[in-house]
Amino acid sequence: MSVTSERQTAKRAQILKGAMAVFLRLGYAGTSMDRVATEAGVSKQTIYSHFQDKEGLFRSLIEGETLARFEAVFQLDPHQVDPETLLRRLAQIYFTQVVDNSQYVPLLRIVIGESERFPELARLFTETVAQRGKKLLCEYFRHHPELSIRDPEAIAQIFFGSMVSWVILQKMLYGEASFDLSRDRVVNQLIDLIVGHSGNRSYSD
Amino acid sequence: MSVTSERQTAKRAQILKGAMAVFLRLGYAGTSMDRVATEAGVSKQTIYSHFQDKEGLFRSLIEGETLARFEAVFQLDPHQVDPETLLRRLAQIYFTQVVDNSQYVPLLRIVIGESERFPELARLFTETVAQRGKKLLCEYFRHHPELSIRDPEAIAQIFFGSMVSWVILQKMLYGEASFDLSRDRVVNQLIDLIVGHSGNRSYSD
DNA sequence: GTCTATACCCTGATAGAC
DNA sequence: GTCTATCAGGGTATAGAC
Repeated sequence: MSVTSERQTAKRAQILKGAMAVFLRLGYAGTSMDRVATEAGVSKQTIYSHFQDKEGLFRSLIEGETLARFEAVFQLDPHQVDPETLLRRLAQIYFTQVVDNSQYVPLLRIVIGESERFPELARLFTETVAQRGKKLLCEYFRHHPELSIRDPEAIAQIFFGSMVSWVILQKMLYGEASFDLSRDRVVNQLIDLIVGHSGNRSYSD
Repeated sequence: MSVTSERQTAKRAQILKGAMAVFLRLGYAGTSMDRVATEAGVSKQTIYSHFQDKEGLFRSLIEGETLARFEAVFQLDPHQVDPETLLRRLAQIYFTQVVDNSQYVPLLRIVIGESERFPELARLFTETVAQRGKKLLCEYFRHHPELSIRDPEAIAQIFFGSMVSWVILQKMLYGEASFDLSRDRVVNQLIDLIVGHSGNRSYSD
C-alpha cells in the first residue's frame, strides 16, 4: 500500500506540474483538460481519478502554489536591525525570492484575473502572502517609536503596495516599454521617505 | 444613408453595452457569443456584421472603455496650488471619479487577467491611464524645487502605486474581509511622507 | 490506477430568408 | 442589416477493458 500511495502522490504531482504550466499560461476558462493531460503526460481519466473536476484541480493547484511558495518568505528576525537595513532587506527578499521567480507574475495575474470566480483563492492569497510582510513591518514600527510612525499599517501598505504596483505596471502590463523606472529608484525613495536617509545604495547590497 | 448610419451606431453601442456586462463578469475565454447576443438583445449574426470576430469585439470594447473613461481625468491645472492640496485633490479624483465607478474594478481585473493574451490592450491601459496622473505630478515636482524631491518619477510611482495596490488588495482580492484599512489613512500617510504635514483631514474635504 | 473510446453539450462562425 | 437554422469542432466528464 505504501508503494501504491507513493505512486499516487507521484502521479498527482506530475498532474499538478502539467496543470500549472497550462493554467498559468491560458487562465482557467482558457485551459482544457485535454491540454492538461497532454502537458502532464497522462490520460484524461487519470486526472479525474485524482481530482473531482476542473474546478477541484484548479483550486488544489492555486492553493498549493500559494502556501508552498510563501511559507518560507519573510522569516527574518526584525529585532536589533536599524530601520534602513530592515526595509532594504524586505525589499530584497520580495524582489529576489518572490518577483524573480518565474511563476510569481503569472500566479499573481491568475489570482487577480480569476478573483471573481474564485474569491476564496484570492482571500487565501492576500492572507498568506500580503499580510505576512505587513505584520512583520508593523511590529517593528511599534517597537521603534523613535521613527515616529503615526500609522504603521498605512505605512506598511505604502511600502509593499508601491513595490507590488511596480511589478504590475512594469512587468505585467508592459509599462517598461514606455516608462523606464528601476526597482532601485523606487526602493531608495521609499526608504528616503520613511526613515529619512538619502538612500543611494542598491537594494541588493 | 444618415439614418442607416445612425441605426448602425445605435446597434453597435447596444452590442458593446451587452458585451461589456458579460466580458467584465466572465473574462474573455469565459464569455460566449451566444451570451453576448442574449445580453445585448440582438442575434449572433448581428454581432458578426458589426465586428469581425470575438477577438475584434473584445478589443473594440476594452479600447473604447479605456479611452472614453479616462480622457477627462486628471485635467486639473496644477499651478498655484500648494503641494498638500494637489496631492489630496489627485487622490480625490482617483477615488471618486475612477475607483467609485462600478466598472473600474472589473475593467482593471480583466486588463490584468488578459494581459498575456492581449498585451497591446495592457500597454494602451498603462499609457492612457497610469501615465497621465504620473506626468502631471512629475511636472509639478519639477516646478517646485522647494519640496526637494530627488526622484519625481519614483515618488509619483509611490503615490499612485500605493493607491492602486490598495484597490487591488482591498476591493479586488477581498482584503477588507481580514484587514481593515481606509483610503483616508493611506492618503494621509502618503501626504505626510511626501510634503511632511500631519495630514489629518479627509481626502474628500 | 490507468488507458482508449465515447456520450453529449456548447462553442465560434456561417448560410440563406426577408 | 437583421433574423432563424445549422455546421463542424472542441469542451467536460464518463464507461468499460485491463
